[in-house]
Amino acid sequence: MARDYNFQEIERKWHQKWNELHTYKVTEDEEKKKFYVLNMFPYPSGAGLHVGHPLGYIASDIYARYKRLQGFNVLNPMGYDAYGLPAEQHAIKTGQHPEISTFQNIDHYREQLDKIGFSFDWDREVRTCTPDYYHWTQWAFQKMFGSFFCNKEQKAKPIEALVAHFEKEGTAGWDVACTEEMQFTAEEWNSWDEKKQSDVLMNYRLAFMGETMVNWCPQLGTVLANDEVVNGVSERGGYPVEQKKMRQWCLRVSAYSQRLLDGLDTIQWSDSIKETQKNWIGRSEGTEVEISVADSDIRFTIFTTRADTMFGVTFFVLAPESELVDQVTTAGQRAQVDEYIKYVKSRTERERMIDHTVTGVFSGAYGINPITGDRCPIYIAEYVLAGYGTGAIMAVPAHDSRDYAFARHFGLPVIPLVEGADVSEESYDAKEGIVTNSPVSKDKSVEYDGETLCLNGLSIKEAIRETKRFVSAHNLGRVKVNYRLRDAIFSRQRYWGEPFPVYYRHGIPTMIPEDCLPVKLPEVEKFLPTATGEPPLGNAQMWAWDEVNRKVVDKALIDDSTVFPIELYTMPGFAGSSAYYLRYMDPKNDKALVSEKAASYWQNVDLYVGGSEHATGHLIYSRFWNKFLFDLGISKKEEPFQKLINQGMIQGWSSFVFRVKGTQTYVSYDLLDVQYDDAAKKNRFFYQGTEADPIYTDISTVKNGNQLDVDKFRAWMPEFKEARIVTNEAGHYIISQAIEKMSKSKYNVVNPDDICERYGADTLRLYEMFLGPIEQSKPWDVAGIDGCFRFLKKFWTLYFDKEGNVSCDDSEPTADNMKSLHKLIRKVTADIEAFSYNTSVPAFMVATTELSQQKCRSRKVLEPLAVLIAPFCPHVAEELWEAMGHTTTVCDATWPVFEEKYMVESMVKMPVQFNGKVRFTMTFEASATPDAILEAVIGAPEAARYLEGMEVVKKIVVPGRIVNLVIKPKN
RNA sequence: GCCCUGAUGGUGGAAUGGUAGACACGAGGGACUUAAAAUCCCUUGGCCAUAACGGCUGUACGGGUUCGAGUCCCGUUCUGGGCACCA
Repeated sequence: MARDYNFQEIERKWHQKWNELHTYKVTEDEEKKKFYVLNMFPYPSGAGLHVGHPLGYIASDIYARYKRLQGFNVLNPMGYDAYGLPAEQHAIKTGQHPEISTFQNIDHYREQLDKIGFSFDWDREVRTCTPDYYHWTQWAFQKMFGSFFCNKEQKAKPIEALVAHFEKEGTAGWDVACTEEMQFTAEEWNSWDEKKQSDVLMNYRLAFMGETMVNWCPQLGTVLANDEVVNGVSERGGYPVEQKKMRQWCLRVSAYSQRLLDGLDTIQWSDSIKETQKNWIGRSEGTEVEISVADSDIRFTIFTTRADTMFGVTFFVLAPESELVDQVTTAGQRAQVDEYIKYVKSRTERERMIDHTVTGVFSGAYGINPITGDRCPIYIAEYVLAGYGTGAIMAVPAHDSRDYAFARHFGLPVIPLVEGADVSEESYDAKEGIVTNSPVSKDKSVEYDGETLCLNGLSIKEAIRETKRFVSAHNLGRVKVNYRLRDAIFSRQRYWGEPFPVYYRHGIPTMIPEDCLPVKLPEVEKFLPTATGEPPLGNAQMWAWDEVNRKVVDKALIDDSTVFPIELYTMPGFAGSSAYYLRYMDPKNDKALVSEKAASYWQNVDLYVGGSEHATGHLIYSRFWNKFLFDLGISKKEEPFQKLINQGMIQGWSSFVFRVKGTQTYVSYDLLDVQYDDAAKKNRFFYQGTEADPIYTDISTVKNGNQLDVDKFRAWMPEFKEARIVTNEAGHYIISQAIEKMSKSKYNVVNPDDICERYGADTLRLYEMFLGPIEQSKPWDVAGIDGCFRFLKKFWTLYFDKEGNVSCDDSEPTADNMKSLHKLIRKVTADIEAFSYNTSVPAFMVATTELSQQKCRSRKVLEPLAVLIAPFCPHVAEELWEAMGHTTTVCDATWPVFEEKYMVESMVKMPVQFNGKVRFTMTFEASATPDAILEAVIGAPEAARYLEGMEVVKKIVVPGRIVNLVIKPKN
């Protein structure tokens, strides 16, 4: 009976077996070392998986399988990030509950994933939208609500400790992360009523309700976090975003700025992601200086990183949103200031980002420079941001380009402070040079305690240090570290998200008792905001949610006869994805997020695989969330993800046909005139003078690379059925192509199911890895897949003879066999460790060819070989493993260990295809001369085998390493 | 503007400072076949040359270090990504 590589049968068989045997089920095992592999869980979209999705899953699956073969207890779970906007919008459109469509999509995803043969432990699956999961999202939120951050210890602590401190000492003597600096005494605190105390505590809680400027997106009807706004428009949908002051739930992520920054040094992430996060956190060390407003007792604080330029200040600027604006504005300037504020408010965030023209207005007031004693005008201008530093700056036009532009526009003086700096055309922003004019003359520097500041002759860096010292010593200000990182806005005005476990008792936000969690998402009839503008949850029959929630309400309101309103906001997308890796450790626990035992065993994720687009979103929030849980003792490691690999995107080939405007005529691309439109920055196409529009056509309608399959095109959509097709002279219709992100709307999606159908999952897995470095984005190109398929067929034949019988035997392997095998072991092991799977694939191909030529039959070679390929092509490996007589699965085999001795024994490396060239590799003393090396190699018995009857026509010696002999038969 | 990546054949991409272009795709040629498919073999960076041997050149560009540079250093030009009136 001939035994072909029948992948369909093999894959079906092993999927079933793995299921029956629970091959991938994992439990805590103290005897074994743990290894935690994790993929960023997918959002189950209606479009299903395309070939880009599995790229990361395959890479991590290879690693997980490899680690398992090395004897580790590997946790490799999968789940779904099930809350999201598309499901909600689908619900609004169709009226179908988002849960229904989400679960359908999940089923479809699961079906597709199962075909590819992953080693996921599906018993641990999580879905963020199920109550038993979001129970712990709500719980964590409540814990954050009940915590504050101690700056000194850099740690979260229970809010009760802070309250106790307030009761005894007020704000004195405790440095705590807060929204704004507050000062009050114990007497004041104790005199306040519950509402006032609650409001004050919001200033300190890690999850708090704050009146903040938020990114409001009218079209989506919700607020957005900073990372959800890209170029001034919403990331989803691309709608305009405006700034609006609203009361929202926030997470005090900024409290953890320094720890988030420091932690980056302890994890193995790519430099680019670390850099992105560093930028996002945006630490800057500077100085705060107190400025008093002339002829008043108003004082304000400015922040600068260039304390050395105090002598060059010629004006001050306040952000338009600053509370000081109102205070300092003089009666004479009031009207102009009001008008300017009105103008600023009318501008959207996007306009402000794109348009950098200089605007501003004089407030009428003057500030006193404490160093020089100069009176400098105070301006109000939108180039100063309220949210950063103190919302007020000192302007040094000579050494800051923005200040320079402003000074030139308003005719303000420019005082250069660096030797040789030419500021006639532009400012000198560089932090290099020798300071001068600081002060210009002795009387230009104010004396404090008998000391005046003089920076002349110092380098800029020295001058900054000296000014900091001076300012601190004489109490004019303080050294201060600022972070760009903002607190995360945590509420959304949507339906399809986690409900907040919060109700309002006499207007005070109050947590629903912990033992009543989870608060379930109520049913609503409509998924849109209510008529009164409340979020969609306002449509719910308030207290008629379900039995559990009635219990919640009963219990929460036990002392009251009134019914209190419950929070109508829901949590944002990142809520459910922030701690899911902990839940996988113990997914069915209904007593805790994760048990002490499971958390202690699994610790944190060793290898995390996902896209780099989450650098400033999920990957920041998750780190924050984990650090908080670490402070609570729940999470056992400060950092959640030890190593991170960012897989690139697989792009699709978009194909275009060209329809002549206003007709049903489609013209071949090569018959068109292409003109570049400068204004629109794109190409325009013309056919006999009439413009033709490019129209997406499905990739399935493309044949021979760039031709349209007219029959398929007509059949694809009804509107093309009667199309008039204009082909070129050869009778072909040429399409135009572009490489773009895979998307349903671009009709360029390649579905992994089709590949599995045609070539099998093993070929798909191998090919996706072969496509190129894992971290790189690359277009999908089916052309190369045949090569991988051919390889697998060839690999298969190593194990079977022509009659289809298993051909391996117990013979002793030759030196060449062992060398080929161990070369492969070394290469594949190193590649997997380094995540450069793409270079392992060729190594397999070479080894297969070599062993095939050597007619290797020894099971001492073929068995380890099957183990080596198991992480990549598990189905083939299992089948071969079984064929060789094993009763256990290949998953329980042992990863072969490379042994140097096999390389030495067979020193002569014989190219498979002998092109008159032999290469010898030996290690020599560094001092060995080329001649000595040559002599040693030619004299070696291994070489003699190849040199017999041959004549050496050329010798190439590379010192220390390689000897090449070009030989030909002696005539 | 600042920060981070990268630049190698027709294509994807290999090369601990040591034969540049592994492996694959594509292309060309051949074998088998009535034919097709499948399979197998050969050639394939460029230029020059040949009956044959061969020679020169070559990793974005310009320098440098080294016995030796795709790799290390300096400068330049582009590609991709991040941040951006952040003081």
